[in-house]
Order: sequence, then structure tokens, then C-alpha cells
Amino acid sequence: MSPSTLRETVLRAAVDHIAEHGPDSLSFRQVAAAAGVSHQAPYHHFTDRRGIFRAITAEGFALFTDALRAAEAEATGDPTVALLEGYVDFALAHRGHFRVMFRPELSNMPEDLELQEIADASFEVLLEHVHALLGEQASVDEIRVRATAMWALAHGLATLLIDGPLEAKIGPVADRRALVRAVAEQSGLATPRSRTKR
Amino acid sequence: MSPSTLRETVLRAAVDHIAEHGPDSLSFRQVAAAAGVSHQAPYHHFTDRRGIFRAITAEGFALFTDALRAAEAEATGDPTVALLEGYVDFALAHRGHFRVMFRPELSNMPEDLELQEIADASFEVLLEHVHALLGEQASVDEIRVRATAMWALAHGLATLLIDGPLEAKIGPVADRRALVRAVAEQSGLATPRSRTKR
DNA sequence: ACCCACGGCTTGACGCCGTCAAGCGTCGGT
DNA sequence: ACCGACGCTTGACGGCGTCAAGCCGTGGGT
Repeated sequence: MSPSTLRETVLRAAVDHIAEHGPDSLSFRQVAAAAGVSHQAPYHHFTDRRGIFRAITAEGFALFTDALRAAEAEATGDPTVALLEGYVDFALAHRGHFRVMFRPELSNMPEDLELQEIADASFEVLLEHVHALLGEQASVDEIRVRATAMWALAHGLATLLIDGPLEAKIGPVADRRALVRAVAEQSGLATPRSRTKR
Repeated sequence: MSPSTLRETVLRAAVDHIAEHGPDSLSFRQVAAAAGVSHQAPYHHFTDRRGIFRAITAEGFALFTDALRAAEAEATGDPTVALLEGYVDFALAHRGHFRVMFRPELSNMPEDLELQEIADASFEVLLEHVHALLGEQASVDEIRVRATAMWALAHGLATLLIDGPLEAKIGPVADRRALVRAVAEQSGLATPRSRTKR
């Protein structure tokens, strides 16, 4: 028997709700009612309303780290593009998590060291990638700049896609991965496909 | 004579609060109390709680358009870099507005055509820039990709800086404009100032 | 076989929130 | 002199997060 099925139930319901309606309208009492328990039952598994967001953030970053590593490992083409694609794909596949992960005030992130560590692991994937790419003799600043460029590009793309404004302005995006690749090549972060083998 | 000073007072207080504590904790009743009026007084100037966010969004995008145009006009170096800098500078100088502008669910953005138009004007600045840059014979797709790349980079940088995660991972950013420029050059969106080949 | 502590849940209460519904004073146009 | 509209107040309602108790089945120590 799982130690607490209610905890999982609440977490799933919360993530689903957030993916559809955003984190702000998430109500402790509503998810409790939806789970068929009293309004205080979830309170027993999460100390706070924030506790839910903390749990989602932790779970999210763990999934995120896995997703990025998998994207890198399974890359068939340019590994940088694979990483960027992995980033954007994750954001859209797990918007419930993603929406919370990058809203630190929801979970008191900056003050929660454990959460910070889990989040760091995701960033570490990116850093390792840049390290491997630039080689040993790269300066700290080169690495910082390259990592920042990749991160900003991926994050900007992800948030603009998730909240809709990109498609509202630029028109519907038929093939997301193609767009990511095109943007990456445009940005000089990837070598154009025409020049890569096959 | 200003038709209603209370409206302005509330708006200022709201923007300030949001810049510091985020939009979620903004309370109608609190700003009313802070302005020294009854809890229903602001309600008379903004139909909704959302009305405040709508007003902030509209004001924000108007300021944003001006800021982008100014950045472009006053550019001394690469105009693309100037635009990116303008974007990031605005986000950090007006975080109260910025935080609301890109959270469409706060103001029911997608359904408010007037708001959409004001927001479009900002994007128009970017599009015009790309048009001028690529010339007449550029394909629609080239323009889309270039504009998306610029937008994503600027937006990603802005949001990662505003919410803190970038500096948390990459270390404190001493010279923000220098970082923006470096990232822009790294990303091939700007021609390097010093002849480093990309 | 008993006890009891404890974990998972319920019930009840509090204060704050957004919002609806009236009421009230002031002031300009007639 | 009137009246209606406008800007604001007062009061009430339900929903929210949270604090404080209580309730009850289960399991280990005696």
C-alpha cells in the first residue's frame, strides 16, 4: 500500500489544474473537495498552500533534469539543438510543473536550499553541455555567456509558447521542433543542418 | 484637471506592490486602505480586480513601445543590440508592469481586442526592425525566424533576470548591458564589436 | 488481552478576500 | 429650486487559507 494515496491524488489534481488555469486560482479547498476529503486533509500532507507548490517544483525539476539528459543522450543531430528542443518540449508537455518551477515566489524558492539543489541539477546539465562543447581551454566568461544565451533562448521560447503570445503575433506554429531548430541555427548556437552530415 | 486622482493613486500603488511582491498578493482592499478610502472605492474605477491588471497591461505596453522605439532611435552601436538592451532594460526598470504584461490570464488578454492592439504595437517595433535589417527580398519565414529568435532571447533574458534564477546560477551580473551585448553577439544576432569571429 | 499513542482525517471557527446591493452627499445643468 | 448622476461609504455574502480541537482505527509494548 502506498504510504499516502491522498498526497499523490492532490498533487496530480493540482498539476492538472495549474496546467489549465494557472497557479493563482488553485484552491486548497477545491482540490480537497475534488478528492472527496475534508478541506483540511491536504493540509496534513503539505504544511502550507506553498507546500503544494514546493512539491510540484521539486518534482518538476527532477523530471526536467531527466528530460534534458534524455534529450541530450538520444540526440541524433546537433546536441545543442536537442537540448533546446528538450527544454521547450518539457515546458509544453508539463506546463503544470513548468508554470510553477519558474515562479519562485510561489514556493519560497530562494530560501529553500533543498529546492535550490534540485533545480541546480537541471542547470548542471546545461553547463556540462557547454563545457563539453567549448573544451577545456574555454574561459569562464565564454562559458557563462554561451550558457546564458542557450538558457535565455530556450526559456524565452518556452514561456512565449506556453502563454500564447508568440503564436498570437507570429502566427500558428505548425512544427514546433522545426521552429526551435531554425531559431537555434539562426542564433548561431547550432550549425545549420545543410552543413551537417545527411 | 485630472478626472480622477484616486484612479491614478490606486494604479501607482498597485504597480509598486507588484514590482515588489508580485501580482498574486495584490489585494483590492489593501490598496484601497492604503489610499485611505473604503474598500469599494477602487471598484468604482476598475470594474474588476482584473480591471486593474488590464489598466496596468495597457499602460505597460504603451510605455514598452515608447521604450523600444527610443532604444532603437538612440542606438549608437548595433541597432539589434540596442533593441535587445531596450527590452531587458524596460523589464527591469518597470517590473511591476512587465510582470503583468506577460501573464495574459491576469487581464483576460486574449479576449480583449483593445489590449491586443496596444500589445501589437510593441511587437510591431520588433518586426519593423527585422524588416529593415533583412531587406525587401527576405522571405516570410526568414523574418519569422529572425523575429522569434530576437524576441525569445530578449524575453528569456528579461524573465530570467527579473525572477532571479539567472543570477542565482550564473553568478551576479555586474554589467547587464554588457551581458546582453555579449549574448547577442554569441547568438549571431549582432556583429561582434571587437573582431572576434563567431 | 489490554492500553495507549499516533497518524490520517473531520469539524468548527477566525479573519481576509472579491463582489453584490443599497444608501448618501455634492454639484452642475436646467 | 430641483434633480439626477457621480464618487464614495456601509453592510452583507460566500469562498479562501489557516489555527485549534476532536475523532477513530491500527499496531506495538506490556
